[in-house]
Amino acid sequence: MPDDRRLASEDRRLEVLRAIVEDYVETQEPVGSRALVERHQLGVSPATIRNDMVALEEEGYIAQPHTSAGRVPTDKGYRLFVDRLSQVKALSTPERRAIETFLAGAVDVDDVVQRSVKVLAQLTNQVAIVQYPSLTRSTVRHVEVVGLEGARVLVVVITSSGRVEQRIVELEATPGETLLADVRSRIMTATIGQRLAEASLRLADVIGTFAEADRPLVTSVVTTLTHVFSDERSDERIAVGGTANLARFGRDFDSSIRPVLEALEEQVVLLKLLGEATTDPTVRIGLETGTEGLAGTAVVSSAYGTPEQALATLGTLGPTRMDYPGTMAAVGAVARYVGRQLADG
Amino acid sequence: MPDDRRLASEDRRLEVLRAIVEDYVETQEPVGSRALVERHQLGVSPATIRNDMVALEEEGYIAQPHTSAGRVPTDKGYRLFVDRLSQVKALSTPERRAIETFLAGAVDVDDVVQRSVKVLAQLTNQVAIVQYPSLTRSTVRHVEVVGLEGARVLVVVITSSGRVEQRIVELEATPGETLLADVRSRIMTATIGQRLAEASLRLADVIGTFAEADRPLVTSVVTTLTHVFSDERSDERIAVGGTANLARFGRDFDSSIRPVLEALEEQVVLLKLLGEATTDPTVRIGLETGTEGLAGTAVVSSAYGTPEQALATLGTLGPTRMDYPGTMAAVGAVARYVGRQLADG
DNA sequence: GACTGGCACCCGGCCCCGGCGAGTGCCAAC
DNA sequence: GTTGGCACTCGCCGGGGCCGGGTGCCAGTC
Repeated sequence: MPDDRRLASEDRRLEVLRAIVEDYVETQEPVGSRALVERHQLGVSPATIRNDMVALEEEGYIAQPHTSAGRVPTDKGYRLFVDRLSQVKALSTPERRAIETFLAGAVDVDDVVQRSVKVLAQLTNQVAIVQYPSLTRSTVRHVEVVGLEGARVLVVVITSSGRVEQRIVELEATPGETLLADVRSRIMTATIGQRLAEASLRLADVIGTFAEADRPLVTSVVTTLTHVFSDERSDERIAVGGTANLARFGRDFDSSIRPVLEALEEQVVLLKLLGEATTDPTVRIGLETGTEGLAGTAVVSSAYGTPEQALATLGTLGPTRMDYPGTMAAVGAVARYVGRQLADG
Repeated sequence: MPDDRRLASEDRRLEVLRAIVEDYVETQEPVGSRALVERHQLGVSPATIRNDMVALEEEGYIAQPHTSAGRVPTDKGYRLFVDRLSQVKALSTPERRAIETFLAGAVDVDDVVQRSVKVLAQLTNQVAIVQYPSLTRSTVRHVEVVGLEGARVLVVVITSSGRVEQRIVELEATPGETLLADVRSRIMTATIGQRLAEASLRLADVIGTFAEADRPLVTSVVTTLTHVFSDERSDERIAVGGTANLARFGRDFDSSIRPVLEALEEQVVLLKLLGEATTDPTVRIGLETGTEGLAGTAVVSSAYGTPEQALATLGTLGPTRMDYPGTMAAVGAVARYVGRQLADG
């Protein structure tokens, strides 16, 4: 039964890869064949492992830093490990409890974000990145249009994520109370419950429902609202924490840590790192982050939000040599709790 | 005339100290007597310098990293340098221009802060720290009290620094329009133009001027306002940038950079670092920062705001071995421009 | 054909050593 | 008070040798 044999040895090879990844993550040193058989119950001799290793090396899953040194996983190796070899580790109950109670104390959206950055960083011992709940992905909960003294009008928007945005609009002439009330109610009916992008579109139609004379006022207000709805700046707000954990990186500062610190100051880069929203934790390894200078680092990210609608993304950044199962568990858990927290608040 | 002689040699000693600081800042290497006479017109021989050096060393201004190495300034040496030996360097016009135009593009308070962190970091090649304009130190520009649908009231405060804060108050019963208008106008007259702390006090008196029946409503609104006025959280908001410049620090990461990164994540520590407000740039060297783990670093900070009232503080953090005159000039200039910018906006 | 033990070999890390050079401290002289 | 001279100290650098972990290959066994 050669096929069976083939399969069995194929299996062992993967087992070897897993062992290499695990040991390397733990010891941070190239792992040799002897150490491997000693630490894991592989049931074969070092020589056999060596044969497996050359195979793994030919396939590009592992590499030697220099001749006659142990093996180190390549990015491709980590990839395979993450995809097929690791099973998600459940968080310990104390850890869950910690997240829960720590987040529960938050007083508003900003606080939730702040706190989640902190837990994430602490839990994973890595750099934590949390995007503020996106305006554009949430829905309109409340709109307020209020006359101030003079020809000024205050416009307030409250979104489903709990964010409050307000603008003051300067008008040509002082509007009447009834007109304002009318504007407000029509805007409300048109937009409440809508996603912000959708709401922007609906707003355009509202203008037409008013008498010609009132158009200038209405247009001003609507334009302002549209700006708020499509304001991308708040989409870009991101909190970063745990940078001190970068100490765990390589030894040589300039080549490995500096570019990371630089990336962490660029909103654009951060957004790219967090990447597209998926509800389950996603892992991006090395070049997969799409960012030069981030070789040697990996990003674990996950969307968070209500069951129906993702609000934004959060995640961690660390060396490729990280505890993937643990990190993925932590990121997933925090994302879940944050989503719940925002849904309640 | 022995006194004259004494003075002259005293002067040269200080000159030597200055030379040492300047050379060390530039080369980052212990400076020896020969190099000193070659690079500066001291008009004496290396041997003489050596004698001065032992004197300076005895007084604690310089030290040798090891026997038979050049000298390095001590914190005390830097202190003397900053206090008596350096003259403030004027910024170059391109630099001024850069600050000006870059800050001019800001659209709101947050943006001003964000941008000033960036310029400061770029200008000084250090870590920049900017505190958001303090709520409590600014004055009330506008207060708005608006009934929403149901028994809810929206309270908005606009401060002299351009910050806008709003709260929603849930009441027992729906208040009448006229009452609300009354509340608003009395609050306005009591608080407009007042410093927030002062405004809080005045608010308390407002309650008494209303009829017994209206007190619950008024009290709710006033309490909320008081919270806004004395909200310390926004006082603690701080922006940090240029952390990548930490690369210029020492070589060994864990002992020198890690504690700094840690400090930069602690609001409390940051606030302590920025320290008490003074209009001219202040320098804190090594232990003077009052923060353990920040040996080897110095902080240059300055208050910013309107001529009458400081709003908050900003500054930079870098190695003690920094270009003090240049940094002080940059910090001072940015502080001035930011103050002006906020006064206008 | 897969696995194993044995063996030669490779190579980085460590230690020791000697030489070099920068820099000091001291002294005698001006 | 200043200077030139001189002996001395010490860190740094490069070379050489040893050590040990780790590999690759091969011949033998199941």
